[in-house]
Amino acid sequence: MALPELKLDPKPDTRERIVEAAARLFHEQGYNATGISTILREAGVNAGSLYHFFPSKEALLVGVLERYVHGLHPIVIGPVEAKTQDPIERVFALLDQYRNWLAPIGFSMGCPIGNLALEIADSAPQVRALIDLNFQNWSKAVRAWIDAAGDRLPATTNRHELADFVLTVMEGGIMQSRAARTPEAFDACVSQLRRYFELLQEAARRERSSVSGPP
Amino acid sequence: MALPELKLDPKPDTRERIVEAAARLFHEQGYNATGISTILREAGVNAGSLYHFFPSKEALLVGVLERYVHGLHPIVIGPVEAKTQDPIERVFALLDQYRNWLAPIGFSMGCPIGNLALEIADSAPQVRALIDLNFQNWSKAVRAWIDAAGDRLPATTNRHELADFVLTVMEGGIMQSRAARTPEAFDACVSQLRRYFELLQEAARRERSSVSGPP
DNA sequence: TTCTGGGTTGAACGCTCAATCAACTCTTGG
DNA sequence: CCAAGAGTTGATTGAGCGTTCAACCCAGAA
Repeated sequence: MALPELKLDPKPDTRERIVEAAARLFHEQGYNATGISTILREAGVNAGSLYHFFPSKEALLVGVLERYVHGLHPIVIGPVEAKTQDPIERVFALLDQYRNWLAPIGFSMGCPIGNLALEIADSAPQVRALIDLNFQNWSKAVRAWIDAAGDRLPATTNRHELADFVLTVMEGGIMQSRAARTPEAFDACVSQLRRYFELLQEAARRERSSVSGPP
Repeated sequence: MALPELKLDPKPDTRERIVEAAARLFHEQGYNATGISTILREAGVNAGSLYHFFPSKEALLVGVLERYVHGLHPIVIGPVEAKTQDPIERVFALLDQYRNWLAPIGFSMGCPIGNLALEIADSAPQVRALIDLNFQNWSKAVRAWIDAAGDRLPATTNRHELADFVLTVMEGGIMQSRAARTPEAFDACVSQLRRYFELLQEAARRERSSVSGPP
């Protein structure tokens, strides 16, 4: 048999254009506020094509959320780990990267997943599960860095809680900044979180020096 | 002239019923997801009555947000200050009160103002301004407690930032708990925030003992 | 060449939405 | 008793929504 060509961008890929336009519009305007007709216009596609790939608007939302799940490591975590080696600094590199991503558009759009989490909370279980999965994956990545920090944090630290806390502060900070339309609230949160990590590291240092200390 | 009766609940007060129903429904289902017809049914009112008091759905939203502004002290801050005297404990009493308010409904509804903040972000400036005002008033109340804590916190503490941070952690925690449909995320946040405050107080103690310390 | 079926077209459908309005009721002051 | 106006009634409107569908296109297999 002839070698079948590997599918290398075999088409303008209608499905991809739809998901991309939907993701952008859901982020910009929210899920309910975005009409199918707008998605069609932005993607340059007709109604029938959209409904060929997605049986409903909600199924399209599932496609968007799956896209975020798959994009987390290549787009978010990867660049942070490439740029920063120190595990604790990676946490703040993540926050900084997020800030740089949101700043150009004036902090007016918020976190795409966080927004959906609040807007769609009572929707189909599949949607909720995907939102949850997104958060869990973010949390897992941060958790890995915190674990890698080893005894630079106190032994009693609840590392799972701390990882979730980082995420929560990030989401909360974005939300406040969005409401105020200025980055100040976000920056203030990051600054307080840094203070917290500094105090934790100081506590860990005292812990270590008292264990291996005066015999 | 005859003494005019002070207006003591002079009516079933249509306007109040409308605002109350709208507030409840916006909280339960979100602003966009709540139809005028639902508000009418729940308030036991006809369309014309609603539009007699509010020229549009958005004006009704303004009414709801004003209600939250006016309710903050009597309903939220007052009870906390009545129950708890210690200023730092008041912060956690506030978080606890919020938890108790959200718990019965399964953490599925989130913060009424936070939800609106994310859903309506690009709406009329009056709406955004009122959301901002709500957050600022919460922040001011927390700020007052933090100031009252005096030198129990390090002198270098940025108290304004810290007050905002408390709010952010609260909003972020509610949001995560809503996404997960369990109180765990919220509880974890509160626990981490408490740790932060403990570390701050320890640092302040060391600060004081080194100033007034060994001569 | 003919057949097959994934992909596309775009008008049309039923429905819900926020908003309107002419007619009505009730309260109050003179 | 009347006049006036605040408050109420509820059917109606037009716009926009998500969705459907019969017809069509066209690449590749038979």
